[in-house]
Amino acid sequence: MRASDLAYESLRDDILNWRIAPGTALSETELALRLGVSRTPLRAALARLALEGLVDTSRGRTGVVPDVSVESIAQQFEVREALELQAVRLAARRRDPAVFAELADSFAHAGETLESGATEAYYALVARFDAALDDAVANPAMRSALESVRVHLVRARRLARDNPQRLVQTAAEHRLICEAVRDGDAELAASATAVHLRGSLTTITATLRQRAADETTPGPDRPTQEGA
Amino acid sequence: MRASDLAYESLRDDILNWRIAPGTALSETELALRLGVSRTPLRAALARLALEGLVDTSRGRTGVVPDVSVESIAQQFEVREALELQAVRLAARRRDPAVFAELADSFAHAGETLESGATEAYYALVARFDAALDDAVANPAMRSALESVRVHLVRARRLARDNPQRLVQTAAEHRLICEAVRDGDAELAASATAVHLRGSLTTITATLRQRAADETTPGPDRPTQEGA
DNA sequence: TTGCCCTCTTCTGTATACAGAACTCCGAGA
DNA sequence: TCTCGGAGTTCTGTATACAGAAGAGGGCAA
Repeated sequence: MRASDLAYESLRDDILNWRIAPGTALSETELALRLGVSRTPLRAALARLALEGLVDTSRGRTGVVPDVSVESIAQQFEVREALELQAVRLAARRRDPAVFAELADSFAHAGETLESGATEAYYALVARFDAALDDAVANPAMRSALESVRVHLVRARRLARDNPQRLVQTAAEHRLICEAVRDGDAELAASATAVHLRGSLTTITATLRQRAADETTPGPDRPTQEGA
Repeated sequence: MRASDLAYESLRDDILNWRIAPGTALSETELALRLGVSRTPLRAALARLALEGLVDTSRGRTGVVPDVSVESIAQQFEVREALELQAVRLAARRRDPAVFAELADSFAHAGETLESGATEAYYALVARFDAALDDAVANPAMRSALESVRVHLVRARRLARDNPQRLVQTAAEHRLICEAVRDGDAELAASATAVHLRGSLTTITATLRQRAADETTPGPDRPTQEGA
């Protein structure tokens, strides 16, 4: 493992899991010291993160972790909608029916999984679905475009994570998508995906607004930065 | 201007304009020497290009300029179609009608411009259209996604450049798109864009196949690399 | 007391030196 | 003649030193 990769993955993980708060200045010297690498590989890591949009270098000299606003999420979803709809259409044409039949079946039984509290297992299933979709599309450019937009939404999803009702609903939506892809029905798959994405956006937006309200209500002078 | 930016722009320009042939190994030491910068900023430039997909670092240690194949172009177009269709739909909803009315008018007169041989002026008009679209969409995420996919097609377009008939046709297609956006007709704009993209892909594909035939026919042992 | 300017500190951008790894080329053996 | 192995070379990955610039803080003047 290269030092630059280590720094990249470590920082990326910290940002995605909110261990580094939005607005935090990312000093090269400090981070290099903390991660135990020199500034050279750390610079490479920061550059990668900046190109992925996980670090904002536009204003000022030093990079900062961008905020997750309702607006930015909505914008990401406009891109995501375009790509995911195209992806499922293509997948419906090129898929191996057996793969998506199996996935549809798994999502059909996901309700039980979720009721037993195994949310991690469910997220693994969703990851398996994403991977199957990527495989079916068989387009590296589409894969990397989807990858870059999905990364951004991981941070938002971390916030909305504790919402079991929504998860049960997404299982049903995913099942519908899988069945449509299995049957080669591109337009139905696209419609089901559009429904799914709209629902996800609504949930995330509501969670964000709720969180913003929670943060401002208790006390107007409470520190919002560096919140653990 | 930073040395890393200089190296980046210089290399990017070289790759997009085919001054560096596909398959060419990009040695850090050699490039640093040629561009008159040290390896540190050059590494940063190579990293940026790699993340944009203009340099392939996946196989082997040293980066190479990826080939422009019919397959890769078709894959890029699948992504581009998804993004551009979404973009024009959003633009049709959010646009300033006057801007696209003016552009429609410009495209209506582009035929004369092209007949006088001013292809550069026409490309500038297309760039103006792209910029107006980006402005109307008003979505930074969409803008950067479009940017990254457009970059890849610049190399392909360089090959198809000398095709005046196709250019006249694209002017008409662009005019149609502008008029639909001007009128706020999202679906018509999307359809017109789909038509336009399909035509462009067909032309580029035909050019690529023609070029491949030209290269193999004259002599089987002719050097295909390092062609000036 | 407030605003401006100067100085100092700190950070980034760049160059270079060094270590480890991979590729290449040459030679020996089958 | 082909294949395998080893030495040499070259390249990348990393660390560190240095210069320039941006920002912060304090002091002085209005």
